[in-house]
This record gives sequence, C-alpha cells and structure tokens, in this order.
Amino acid sequence: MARAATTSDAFNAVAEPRRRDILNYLAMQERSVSEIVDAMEMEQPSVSKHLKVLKGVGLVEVRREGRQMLYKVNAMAIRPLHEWTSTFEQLWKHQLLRIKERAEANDAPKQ
Amino acid sequence: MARAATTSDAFNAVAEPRRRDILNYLAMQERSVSEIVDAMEMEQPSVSKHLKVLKGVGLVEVRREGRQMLYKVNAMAIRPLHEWTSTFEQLWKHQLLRIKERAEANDAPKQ
DNA sequence: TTTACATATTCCTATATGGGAATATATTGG
DNA sequence: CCAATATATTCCCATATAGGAATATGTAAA
Repeated sequence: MARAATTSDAFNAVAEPRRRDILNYLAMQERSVSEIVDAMEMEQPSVSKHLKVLKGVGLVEVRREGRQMLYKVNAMAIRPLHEWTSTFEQLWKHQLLRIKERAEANDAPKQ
Repeated sequence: MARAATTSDAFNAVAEPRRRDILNYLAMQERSVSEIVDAMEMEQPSVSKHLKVLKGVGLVEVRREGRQMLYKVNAMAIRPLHEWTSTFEQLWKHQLLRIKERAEANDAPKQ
C-alpha cells in the first residue's frame, strides 16, 4: 500500500506546507485564485491543484463571481485536527511545568 | 517533486492514521514495541517502521530496558500542530455562533 | 463571434511511501 | 557459546503524489 491520498482527510491535506500557506492566507478573507497566485508566488496550475485538494476535504469553499473563483476557508474542517492535538495538551503542559520547576530549583540552589 | 517525506515534520508524520493511533496509545503511558503491536493489531515490522518515523520528527522518545525498547510520546512536538490549528479557532467559533443564531431565530419565528 | 482573461485539467516524471515477507541485529538466559 | 526473545532493517511493489509544461474550459468584453 502507498501513502494515503492527500484527499483522504484534513490531516493528509494539510501535511503539504504550501496548502497550509494557502489556508493561512485565506484565513484573512475570501480570495480569488489569481490573488492567491500573486501572494503565494506559485504557478497558477499548482495553486489550482492545491485548491482542489483542499476543496476535496472540505477545507475551502468556492463560489464563482464572473470569471473569478472566490475561495474561502471552512474553518470547521480544521476542528478535528485541533481536537486531536488537544488530547495531548495536558501532557506538554505537565512537561513545561517540570522544566520550569527545575529552572527555579537551579536559580535557588540549596543553601 | 514528490510529496514531502513523512519524516519532514510532525504534520507529515501524523498524516498517517496508524501513527496517530500509536500516539494515542502512547499518550496513556510508556510502552514496549510488543505492547504496541498487541494493542494496535499490526505486524511488528510495521510498528517498528512507524515508530522510526515518529522518532525521526521527535514525536516519540525511546529508551532501552533489557531487550525491550520503551517508547513514549514527546507531546511538545505536537504543539506546532495545535498552535497552527488554533489560528483558525476564532473562525469556526464565529461560524458556530451564526449557526446557533439561525437556529434560535427559527425556534422563535416572527409573531 | 472573436479575443482576452481566469481558472482547471492533462500528461509527464522523479520520488516516497506502507505493507508483506524475509532476514538481520541485539540482549538475555542456560 | 547457543537458543530464545525483542526489535529493526531490507527488499519488493503498487500507488500517489507535486511541480512543470502544455492545453482545455469557461466567462466577459469588444
């Protein structure tokens, strides 16, 4: 078996850094393809292909306006990612706390 | 260019569902490879390969104990993922709010 | 309808996978 | 040292890219 398709879920779709760049850019506001092309400094076909993947997993939505296609983020599709990472939040907070405690122990060594 | 390596960063490493399964399992406590194999119901070589990827991006840490290798999660490595998804949190909360408002408007229609 | 603009699709290729099977390596007990 | 246990690595292969180049499709303006 090969790697799962980029369109299999949001996790696979956002593994590609350029697609995260696009989502970051769209987070600010709805944009046309050519605006994305200019901002990302990517070739137009590449942008269209990435948008297709993002659309495939519901991470973006499109509407046509004249000859332009306007894309916007569907943030809801990012929630599963956020929720999965949240399950580890306690762990790293605990880890940070121990690091802090050790630092303080070093600042005030035994007298 | 092909897809980025699974070992290029945490985003790519966790795109694979089985690796997320392993991380979820290790979140509870440190485990040996064979414990993971039993729990995940995967072949041992597959588990070892997935662990290698996870270790490559710092998502797990290992220590030897006799002939066993004990793996545990390094939650800190998941933070970048959590933080990236957090930048969209405002967006989906806003989206949920609008959904709620519409539902309430329907519950109490014009009199 | 012809032209220009905006976007999508197709074709190509080097590259990296994940699983299965077989095997190698490492450590401990006898 | 040898057998047994635990884990890692190698080889093979079907599959899926991402980008570049070329082209197709769709829409509006002249």
